[in-house]
Amino acid sequence: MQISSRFTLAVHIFACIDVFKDDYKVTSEFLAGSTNVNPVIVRKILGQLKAAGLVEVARGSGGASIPKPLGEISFLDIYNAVECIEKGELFHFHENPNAECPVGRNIHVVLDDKLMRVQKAMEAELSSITLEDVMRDTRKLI
Amino acid sequence: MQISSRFTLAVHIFACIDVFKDDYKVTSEFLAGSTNVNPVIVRKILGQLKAAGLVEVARGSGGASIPKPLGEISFLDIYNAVECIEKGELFHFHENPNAECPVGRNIHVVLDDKLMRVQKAMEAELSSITLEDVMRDTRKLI
DNA sequence: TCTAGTTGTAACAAAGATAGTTACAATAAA
DNA sequence: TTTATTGTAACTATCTTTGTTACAACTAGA
Repeated sequence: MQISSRFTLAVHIFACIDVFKDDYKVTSEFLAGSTNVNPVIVRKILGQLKAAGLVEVARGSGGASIPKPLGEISFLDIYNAVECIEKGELFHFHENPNAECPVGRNIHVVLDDKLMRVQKAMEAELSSITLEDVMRDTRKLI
Repeated sequence: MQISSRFTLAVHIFACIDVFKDDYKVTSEFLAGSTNVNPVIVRKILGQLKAAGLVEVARGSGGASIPKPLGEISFLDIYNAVECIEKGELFHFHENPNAECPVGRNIHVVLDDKLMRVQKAMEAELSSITLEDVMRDTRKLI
């Protein structure tokens, strides 16, 4: 299963806010135009980012802004904000292995630390990349 | 989104085959009993593992076996076998960013290498764990 | 050769997630 | 007061996952 496009969408939204902040009011309609997704979807994602303290959204008057330095917002922050993973576990375990089987009884405890290692490796890489990196590369191309 | 339980299920199946190989014919029915999932689901996963050359399944007479050393089957091998990810990409990109927007035009190329770094970090950790590790820990507990 | 047990696969259903859409009350600035 | 915008509800369509029944194809052993 793939990680939902909400993640790339959220990064795109941040990039738009930063690039256009001085020249436009960056509304959900504006962002919908750049991302080519429905403005309601944009507002939902903005709501998740706002709940995580990563953006500010002006109710009524409209427009989104980024309340902290780009270098302090990592991909992991964004991932955690938009990718509402159950109990924070990347791997979905099959629910009821048979406890009367010596394998079924132990499979969970045997795998848990190994799956966590994989998840932590992924999260470590996510946290090593920030919006500052994204904007540096974006401005090079614009 | 979580990684499908097919992955933990597949590892469970391997563990069963290895533990019970000398005492039982390990059929899909047998594996369904230990994992507590439907035998057809087990057969589908066995089919994917077989296609990847990770198990052998005896048609007709029944029973699954592992045709190579446990140390040579990594979590990444199993992941790739059962987690049919579109074009091998972990991240789902939003489809049609607006090419007339300087951000929309460049977001894909800016993000691609960064998302690949995350995916590679995860795959590297997956490939560092083998069924040998799983069976060592399992046998300790049995 | 016949039988019993098993695999491979099709067809379908239920549940959950994703993504899109319309609609509208609440809000804030001009 | 008007206008633009946000936040959210309600609904839909599509896709994926998982479960289920059914059955043809297959193999070993009686």
